[in-house]
Amino acid sequence: MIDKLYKIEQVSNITGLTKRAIRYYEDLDLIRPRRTESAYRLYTEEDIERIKRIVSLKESLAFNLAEIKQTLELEQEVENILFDGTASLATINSHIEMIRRQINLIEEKVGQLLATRKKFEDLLIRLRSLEEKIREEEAK
Amino acid sequence: MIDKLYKIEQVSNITGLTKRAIRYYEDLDLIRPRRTESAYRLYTEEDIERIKRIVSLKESLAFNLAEIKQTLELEQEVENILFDGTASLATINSHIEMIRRQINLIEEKVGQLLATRKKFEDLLIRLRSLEEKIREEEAK
DNA sequence: TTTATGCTTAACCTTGACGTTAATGTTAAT
DNA sequence: ATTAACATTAACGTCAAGGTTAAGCATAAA
Repeated sequence: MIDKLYKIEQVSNITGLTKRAIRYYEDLDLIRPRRTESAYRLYTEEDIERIKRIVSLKESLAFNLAEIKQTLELEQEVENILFDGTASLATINSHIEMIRRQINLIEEKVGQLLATRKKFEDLLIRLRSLEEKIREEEAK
Repeated sequence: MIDKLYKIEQVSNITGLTKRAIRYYEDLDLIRPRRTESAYRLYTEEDIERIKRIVSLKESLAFNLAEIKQTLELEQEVENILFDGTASLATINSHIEMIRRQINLIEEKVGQLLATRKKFEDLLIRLRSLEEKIREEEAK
């Protein structure tokens, strides 16, 4: 399997991005696929990995104001339920469910961020040992 | 200190948001300050806490494409340095510094997210005990 | 009392991150 | 050989999240 190449629609299916988004990332110089003679974009596995990282970095984030509003509203509702204490089991259970979903969402984001952090920590360790090596060489 | 009230500029200074942003959040119904007779907005401490939570929820996220690009570029540069192994100490140290900054940034975001998760976990626990209480009462 | 500063609404402007459409070229299958 | 299903660029549209400007009240200090 040496260097299989993909066209944009395949890449779109693999990554979940639209073709428009993929081309847009190229405009921003985030990726640089090669081209066929007739100018079709061709993506390597590496390109695709890179796109997946972009997606993951984006997803680890995004909470827009509408989502923030929902989050705050959910909190408020639950506090009201706890305060007056007379809610039905159905109401309570549906709110338990909603909170669980929020927590899962947060957990996912945290996971993405920790993966990114790990990447950088690895690089940091390797850079430090390179630094030491060079320092030793200079000492000679 | 019973219920001190703040005008919008003070709130802007306290929260770091522009007045425009604060008014915009009101348009979106994220906050509802009271008004003076001459229609000046008046914010309670509670309002301000709420605004701070909004800011924190927003910040815990946001990585735009430009930032993603920088991140990927930094990674690439470091990998090149590690690969050819002949960089100067100055180069290495400056890259160590940049990576450290990235890690700190990620750490901050993770911190925000974990604080939010804790809020929800507390609510979840309290909801569950309310549920049990109600279940017991219904059993009678 | 004037002046500076701050507040209000309203309306238009901007930027990022794409969506959509149009006009046209390429390739694969029948 | 034609058609269907892909691809290309270019250009305009859209939506969120504000920025900016204008025109006019409100209020505090000199």
